[in-house]
Amino acid sequence: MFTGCPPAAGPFRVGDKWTAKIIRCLEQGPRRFTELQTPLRTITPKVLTESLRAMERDGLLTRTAYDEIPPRVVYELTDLGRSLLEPMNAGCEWSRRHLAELMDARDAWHASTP
Amino acid sequence: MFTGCPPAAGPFRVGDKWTAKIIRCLEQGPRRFTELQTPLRTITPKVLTESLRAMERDGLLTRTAYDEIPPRVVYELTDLGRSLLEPMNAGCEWSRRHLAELMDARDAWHASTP
DNA sequence: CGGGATCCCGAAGGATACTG
DNA sequence: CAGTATCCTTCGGGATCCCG
Repeated sequence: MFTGCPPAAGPFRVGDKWTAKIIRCLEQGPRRFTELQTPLRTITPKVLTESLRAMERDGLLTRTAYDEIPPRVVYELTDLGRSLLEPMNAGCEWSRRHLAELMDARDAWHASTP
Repeated sequence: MFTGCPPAAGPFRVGDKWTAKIIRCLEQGPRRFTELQTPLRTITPKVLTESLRAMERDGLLTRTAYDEIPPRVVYELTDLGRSLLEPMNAGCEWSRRHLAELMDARDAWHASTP
């Protein structure tokens, strides 16, 4: 996952802390709750739920609950959510090209102020 | 200022809360401390200083202090800082095209859950 | 399995006042 | 003018436990 896209150390964010990562997880197709939780290793169920609800409200994804036991819930990007990939990729592209410069500047500053 | 670029209600952020706005303020050329403070009406000197220092560390802008009385300090984007305008504009473009959909979805959700 | 309910903490950042 | 210094509030998000 996230291959070819520099880490979150870059200066870009979409919405809250997790929105962009969730979109990346859903980029390849629908995912279940735990299928999202696993790659986002450090996220708690509460926060994941909150993020998903917010994104559902904003029309970025759909939530489909099947009335089964055990329960099954599937999240999928809407066209609107998918359209966010374009500007997100612009951000990733910037990071690929310029993140090293930013890190260098940061290091140089650290070196000059002991 | 900010003309043609939808408000911060959009889901995009660059770095912290103020970074993107500061870049927009500096887009047209160098600005002094108070020239930044004025259009960002609600920012306090402390927070503006912190943001500017962080951006200086990251090589996004330069700080030039003239030894005069009264003091004069000028902030100016570096090439690196200016390069951020490209992905920022991609985000603005997304907002221009899709923000209405997002707001509509949000309104529809509010209407369906009283 | 997919959450909901509670409690809690640290850091961002706002308010206010003061200064070289 | 361009900040510093202090204090204080907010709140995103983590930990934990529980449930249908």
